[in-house]
Amino acid sequence: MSDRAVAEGARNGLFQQASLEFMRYFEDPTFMFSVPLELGGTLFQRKVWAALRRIPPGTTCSYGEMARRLGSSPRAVGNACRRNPCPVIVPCHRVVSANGLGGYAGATGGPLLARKRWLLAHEGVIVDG
DNA sequence: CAATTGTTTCGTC
DNA sequence: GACGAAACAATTG
Repeated sequence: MSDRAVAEGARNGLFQQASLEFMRYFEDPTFMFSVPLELGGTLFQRKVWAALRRIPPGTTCSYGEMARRLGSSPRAVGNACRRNPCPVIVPCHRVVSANGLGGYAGATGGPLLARKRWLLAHEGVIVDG
């Protein structure tokens, strides 16, 4: 986020909206975020993130499906997901690998993966692993 | 198990 | 800046 955006966000009460939506999401997994985000990044990354935001809660998508939807390759999709600037709001946790769980926030194991599983479980998704 | 894929990143010129 | 090589949260043969 640019400094200017931060100042503007504060002025417009976007922080308040964001935290409100966070609380709503934690109470109700079917809630979908509507806060306007400042997604920089390359064109491809924004395409991937936009696609992520269209995944309904409680549903998962494989990297392969995303790749086909975007006319790209699974590896590239994973790359873009990894650079997701806003985890949770942009639900990169709804993207799983074909034979496992995939990764989260740059990690393929450890506590971050646990967080991903927690989020999915919160939405009623059971993952094998 | 190896080959392959698209995209980003890093090192060099 | 431009260019080539390596790396990556995977999938397919």
